[in-house]
Amino acid sequence: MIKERTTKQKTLILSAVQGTKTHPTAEQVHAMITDVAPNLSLGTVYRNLNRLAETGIIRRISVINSPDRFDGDLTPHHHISCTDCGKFCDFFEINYDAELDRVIEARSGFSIAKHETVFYGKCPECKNKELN
Amino acid sequence: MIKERTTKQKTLILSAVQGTKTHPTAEQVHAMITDVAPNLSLGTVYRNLNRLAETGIIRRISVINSPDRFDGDLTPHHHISCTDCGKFCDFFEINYDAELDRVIEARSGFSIAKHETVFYGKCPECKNKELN
DNA sequence: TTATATGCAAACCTTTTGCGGAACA
DNA sequence: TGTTCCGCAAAAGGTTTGCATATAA
Repeated sequence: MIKERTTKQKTLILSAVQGTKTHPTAEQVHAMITDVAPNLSLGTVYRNLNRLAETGIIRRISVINSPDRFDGDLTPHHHISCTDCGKFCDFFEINYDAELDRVIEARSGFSIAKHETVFYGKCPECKNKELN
Repeated sequence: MIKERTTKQKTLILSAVQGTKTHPTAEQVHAMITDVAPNLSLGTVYRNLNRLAETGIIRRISVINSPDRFDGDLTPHHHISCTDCGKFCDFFEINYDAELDRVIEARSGFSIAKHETVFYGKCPECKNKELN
């Protein structure tokens, strides 16, 4: 039985992810913390993010043509990715259908822990650039 | 203006993806074809899959902890990924809500081309294994 | 005290890319 | 014949991992 320990690094990493709405990549999390913990290694960031995501304390999101992103907001919501500039943001207004998980579960035989929906398109800025 | 050419490789790659329901990775597509085209390079597979996906002729799907998968079935549908063994399959019975794209578009200012939903959980086999 | 976590660096896996030669149109 | 595409191999991400050391409990 492995006992998890509280370390300075772990605490910093978790609060970095929970304290932002930018859906940072592992490298961005690392950059957010290095002023406070200059020796923090990227490997440690990955190890901790992975553990937090597996435990369900944060979300890990896989995006086409982009490194994985991490989200400390567990409120059910969707994400939008700009296929031009990579901008990545939340979309809350549409109901996330948690019921769906139960329906899929019943019909597929899987036990479903969650689902992730990513919308792909062009952000307003990139749409404008295109016109010029 | 670039004119796209029909090549033996391109044809084989497209029909490999369209002819299976296994959502193959690029490497699997490569393996599916090498008996017919032994010199086919993985780079060529990637180049063609990318182009086909960008054109919208096939779908590219990004999955946590897994290489990207390609799907020749453009019928709107969802996917389920087993977080234990990596099994990846279709789920058709639930309506894919294409209307959602228009709603998100109107409210976010993005122009939305598509959305991808992946359900994560344990497949029946892995659930069983766990009990033993 | 001792098991867990870290830092560092190497390795790994997936994907992209530069280049010279092949082949479609 | 000119331009696009391919094969090859190298390189570029992104992520994981082995090992010796540091540190939480």
